[in-house]
Amino acid sequence: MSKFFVTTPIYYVNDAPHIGHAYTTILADVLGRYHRAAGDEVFFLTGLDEHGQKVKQAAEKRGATPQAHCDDLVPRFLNLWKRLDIRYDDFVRTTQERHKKIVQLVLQKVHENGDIYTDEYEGWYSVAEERFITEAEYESGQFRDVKKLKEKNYFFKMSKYQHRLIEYIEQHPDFIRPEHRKNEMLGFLRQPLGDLCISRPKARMDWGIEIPFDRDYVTYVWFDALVNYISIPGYGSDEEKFKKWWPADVHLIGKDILTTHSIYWTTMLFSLGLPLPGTIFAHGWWLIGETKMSKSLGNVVNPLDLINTYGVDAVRYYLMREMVLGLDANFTPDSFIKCFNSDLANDFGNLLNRVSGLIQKNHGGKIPEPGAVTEHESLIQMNANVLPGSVKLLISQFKVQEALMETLLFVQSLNKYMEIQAPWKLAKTDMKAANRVLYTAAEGLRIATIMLAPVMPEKTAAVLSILGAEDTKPVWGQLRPGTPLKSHPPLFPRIEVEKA
RNA sequence: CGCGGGGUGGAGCAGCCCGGUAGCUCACCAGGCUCAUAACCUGGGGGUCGCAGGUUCAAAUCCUGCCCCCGCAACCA
Repeated sequence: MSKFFVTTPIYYVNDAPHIGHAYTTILADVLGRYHRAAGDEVFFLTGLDEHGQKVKQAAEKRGATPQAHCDDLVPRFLNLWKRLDIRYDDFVRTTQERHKKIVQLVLQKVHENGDIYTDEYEGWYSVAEERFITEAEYESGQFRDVKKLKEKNYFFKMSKYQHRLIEYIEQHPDFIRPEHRKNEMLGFLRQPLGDLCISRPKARMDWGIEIPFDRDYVTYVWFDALVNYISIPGYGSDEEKFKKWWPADVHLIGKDILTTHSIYWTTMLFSLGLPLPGTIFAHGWWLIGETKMSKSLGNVVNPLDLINTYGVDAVRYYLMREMVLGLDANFTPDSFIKCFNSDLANDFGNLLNRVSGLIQKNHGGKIPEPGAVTEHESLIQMNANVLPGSVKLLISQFKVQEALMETLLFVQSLNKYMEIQAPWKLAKTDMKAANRVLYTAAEGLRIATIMLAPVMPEKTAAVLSILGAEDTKPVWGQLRPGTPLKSHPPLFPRIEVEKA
């Protein structure tokens, strides 16, 4: 038994949660649940990023304080995670005192290490983007609200750690994944690395965490948001807890924030003298049809709509099953329905109906005795006993999609087994054989169900309850003969679409 | 010549590192079964593996050149 510490990014409160947020969070939840099932102790951290200019502006627009504004928006995320069955262990808000004081501690330490200095910068500043833009960007004319600004700010000596970071990435092949993202970062690091501006004068933007050694400034996103990964597991406040959990096993992120994590964050950790996370895993984006999801295109998919239409488990399954690790995936209602019907309705749900229907009809609704097994049953048993190991291995490599395919393959083999053995015929001639087949199918189904539980917690709990097998382990033979089956409606009723 | 990834049956992907019958899921066609959610099972059609050369007994796989698509190049999961 070991520990597993998984994080999602902390999401910016101003965005309404969309399918991308839901995906990352479900992925973290699924990994966490698989690890828990395997006996690991899990810490799953997610949360919200509440500081910054945009929050302040939005609050002012409503005539509210930034804090009140955030407080109002937080439930949108919390409710969605609840609806999505997200079992996080802690939920950080960057405005919480427990986080803010650690951010200040971190700044102080990095400062004492000599990695923070001040510099004056003059350039074009985009109010909309909250950042200085380059001369080339200014000339492109694509930025509105631009003004010339000269400002003193604090900088973090990121450049100091460039060489060390390159070495680290090269020596730890699993540090940045998938591999092409690692190459991307190494490519990025071939150019000289600049230092990182980490402050904002309060005069311009005061909705942030005060810099401990200069009260006229607040710190800016990176030293605020990223630090949540250590502030919450106890850095600077609970050494025992921190020692237990840090370094994180995996930071799950979208590909858009790869640089901030693999370069900014890691150099910050270098400066603090802390070990780096085991893996930074950058997944792809959900494209809507063929195009990127964007507010201006009006094609943002709201996860709540999906849940209302198809159910939580189906949404979780679809998102996990459809996205190949690291690549972009297309979301379309059509692909959702196909996935739902073929995997969940036809293969998995239908197997339950076949098995429970036959046991109901021919065996008085009680799990039959397995009796003496033949080679057919031995083969199923063997595959069932191998499955948990394969799934565990795939999950340790973040190959959730393949783990699901592996499990569904086993479900399909059970349907095939049923077809060949035809227990509905055997029931008329050889009841012992019929018993054996139905026990085997039901037991196989039980194990497949347990393997799917991290992805579909609700429906799999229902199946295990039907089988009278709550709290059983994925080991052959735990289904008890004589247990009465509960009656049930179809698990995943097929989605019928009118053909055009 | 900025760096990197990729181009495999209608769709989405695997295989390429370590050359040797081109595989998976979905869709399509035919048959079987009829326990089940018109679901399940079997068989089948469909691919010059981006293009052109080279190495080799043998290339999707190695080498060279070219074409095309995509990602990254400091704040969208």
